[in-house]
Amino acid sequence: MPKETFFNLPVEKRERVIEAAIDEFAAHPFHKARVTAIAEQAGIAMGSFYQYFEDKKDLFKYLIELIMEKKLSYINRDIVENRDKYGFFQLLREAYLSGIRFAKDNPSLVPIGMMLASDKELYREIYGEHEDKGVDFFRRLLEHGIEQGTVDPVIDPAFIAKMLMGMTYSLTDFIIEDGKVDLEDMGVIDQMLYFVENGIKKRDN
Amino acid sequence: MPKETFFNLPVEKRERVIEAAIDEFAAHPFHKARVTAIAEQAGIAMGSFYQYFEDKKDLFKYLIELIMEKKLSYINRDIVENRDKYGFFQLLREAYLSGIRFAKDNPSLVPIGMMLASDKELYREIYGEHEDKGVDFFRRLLEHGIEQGTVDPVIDPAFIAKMLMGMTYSLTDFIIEDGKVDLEDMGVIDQMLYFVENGIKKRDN
Amino acid sequence: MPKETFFNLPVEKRERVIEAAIDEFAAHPFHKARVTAIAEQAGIAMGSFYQYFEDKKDLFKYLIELIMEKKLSYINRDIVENRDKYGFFQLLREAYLSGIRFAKDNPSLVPIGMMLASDKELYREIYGEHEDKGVDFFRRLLEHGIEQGTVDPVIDPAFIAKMLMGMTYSLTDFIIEDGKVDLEDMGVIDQMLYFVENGIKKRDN
Amino acid sequence: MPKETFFNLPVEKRERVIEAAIDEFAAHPFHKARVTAIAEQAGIAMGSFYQYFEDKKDLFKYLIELIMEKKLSYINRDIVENRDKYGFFQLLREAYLSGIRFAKDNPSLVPIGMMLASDKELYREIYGEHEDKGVDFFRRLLEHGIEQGTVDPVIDPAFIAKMLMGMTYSLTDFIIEDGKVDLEDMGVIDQMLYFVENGIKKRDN
DNA sequence: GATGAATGAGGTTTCATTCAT
DNA sequence: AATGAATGAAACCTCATTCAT
Repeated sequence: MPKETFFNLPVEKRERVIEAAIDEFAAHPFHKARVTAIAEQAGIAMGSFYQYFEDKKDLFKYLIELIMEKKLSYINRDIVENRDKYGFFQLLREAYLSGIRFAKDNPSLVPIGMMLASDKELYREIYGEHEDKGVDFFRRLLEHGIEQGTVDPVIDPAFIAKMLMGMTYSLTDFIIEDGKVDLEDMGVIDQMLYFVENGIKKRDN
Repeated sequence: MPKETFFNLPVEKRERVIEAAIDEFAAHPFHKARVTAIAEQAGIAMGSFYQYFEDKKDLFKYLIELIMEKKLSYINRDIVENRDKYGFFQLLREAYLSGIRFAKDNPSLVPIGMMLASDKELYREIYGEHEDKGVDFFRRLLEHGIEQGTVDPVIDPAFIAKMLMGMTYSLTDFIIEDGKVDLEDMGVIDQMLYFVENGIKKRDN
Repeated sequence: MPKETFFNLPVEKRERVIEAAIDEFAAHPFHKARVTAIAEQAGIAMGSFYQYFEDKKDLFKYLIELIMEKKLSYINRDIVENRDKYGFFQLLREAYLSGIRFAKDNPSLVPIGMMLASDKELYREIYGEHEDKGVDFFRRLLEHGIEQGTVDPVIDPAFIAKMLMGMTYSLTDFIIEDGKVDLEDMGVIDQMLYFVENGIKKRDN
Repeated sequence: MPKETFFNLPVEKRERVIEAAIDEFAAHPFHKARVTAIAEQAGIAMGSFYQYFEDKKDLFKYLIELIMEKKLSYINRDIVENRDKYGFFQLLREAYLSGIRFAKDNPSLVPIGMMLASDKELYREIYGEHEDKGVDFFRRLLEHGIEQGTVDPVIDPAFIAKMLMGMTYSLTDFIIEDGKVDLEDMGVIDQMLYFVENGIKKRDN
């Protein structure tokens, strides 16, 4: 967690630091990202950096938090609050939609999350032994869907959740690497849902 | 590519080096992996390392090659050679099966591949601008399936291939982190296929 | 060019670094001179060195610059500014005189210049393909002398300039290795001039 | 001094080694010249190198010896043997001539000599505290000339010898860097002699 | 609180030389 | 005698972090 000093900073400066950090971590894996580069780009002194943050990891942790927060903010509030009124696939659609919107608006945040996901050592240092939050989210969604009777009860929610997570990573990756996808053209999302829906929906026979 | 020296080494020593390298790269991302640690664990002098390899990246590249090779070796020869006799989902099943077998036999190799996948900078240095080979493989499989009439022609092979790749990463990850999956219990694979098959198979109506 | 940091240093420290560098480069050719030794002798940490200079070559370049500057400072300003009032041999005498004074005051700087002159690879890295400045200087002096009518027009200025340069190296070398020459005893200079003057002056018949 | 083994080598091989060494030392200053490169280019094993020579310096010393020898071989035998029949300037002319011929025939040997001359540390390790042989040679020639009455007795032979040596370095340098000089066109030598002769010849008044 | 220099551990790489076959 | 791998001591350089003002 950043030190108090950081939060006492004028917003404008705070944002410069965050942005610089994002740029650096988006471009390089954690251990190659340089604190110096961040300070430089943010226009603050090296010493200041350590007045704001415990160390490099501290900043990184905070960044991850921010990213999560931002990601959540993309989810339709109404849906979150009235979760029960919606069917599983509608919820899933919404989840994907928000994911895509997020990725399109914040292309540089995506690789940071990816990189954390792939550096288990770092991940553990940050999250301890907690399960992946995304997987967890999908698992609960699936369980909910099974209860509702929209998802095939035959499937193992934990496992399928993991699959959905993997697809999500690929999806966002696809979005940001492939400039042409845009919100108007919802083909991608529809294909995704078509796939998943056919894949796990409850069939009546 | 390692230098000749390396290939002239007694097999036993060569293996010690490779193993040490695998251990190091499995435990740490590329830039945190230490050449010194590898040399030490392999029981060779620092200088020797550089008699075998151009540099750290050279070893890493070679490792990736070995991993790919090994992975391929898990694929049922018969299937590869008589690809046309099998339906898409049979082929897919085989692909997943081999992937699982590989992951179970070589749990430490998996994270190395993951890590490469997530460090784009490194990836490009190694593969240039080539597309991900795994995605490519799935894409061709899908196109083949569409031609055969077993895969729904509505889908975009490039996109779905990407999804399948993401699922594969998650699948292998699932396997190695979750000790309990074993080959006898093929539940995981079956679920996976159930999901995918329902998801994209050609329907007659 | 050293970094800003270096120029912000307290003079006393800056000088310690420069002196240490001079000692090291005077004692060893470029590739044998050790950054560590310089840092040690200057009483700074290794890391600091790289906060001041890009790398070893950067420091060396700067050193050469300093040496050139210092050498120039030995030249009688009056003469430089009123060049036309003096005859060629007077100018030459002045050039030699200043060279000697410089060499006597800074015996350790001389070998550094020499060493650069003899390492063509290094020289090119530092100066590019430029011609030797010293030779150039002599050439212009000679051309001037020919125009003035004091230098024999028969000679090839480019070639003789090269010879004068060689003599200059030897001269300075002679001075520093042979402790006994001193300014009071101007015999050396006089011999030199006697030689050169007789050698190339314009004769009337 | 190379070991016996070296001299027992088939001439052809011996020459390959020498040539490789020349190439390497001509291209790089002593401490940057690599034994490995020499062995490689000569087509011998690293181990063999150390069967032939004590170490890098041993080879280098030997090389210098060879170069000296070769240089001497360019001097007109007749002149050496009947030194007394020739006047000083004739001898000097001959010395320069042979120097030029040598430089033109062996352009790669010249920089090796230069480099030695400029690395005092190395020089001392090789020659001990002995005076420069070239300077010595010129000094004796000058003394001889004074006795003969052809050289102005006013000059200090030791000093002028040093100057002549410096000019010689520059001369050879001029020759090898400037492709166009050739033996037919003896202009260079003539200028040189014109310069020196006028410079120090005994005048009758 | 801000600054930016200072620190030094640590990492990669090079290469002369030795060793074992 | 020939080979070529083995060795390990340096060397250079980087960078997170601390310090002093």
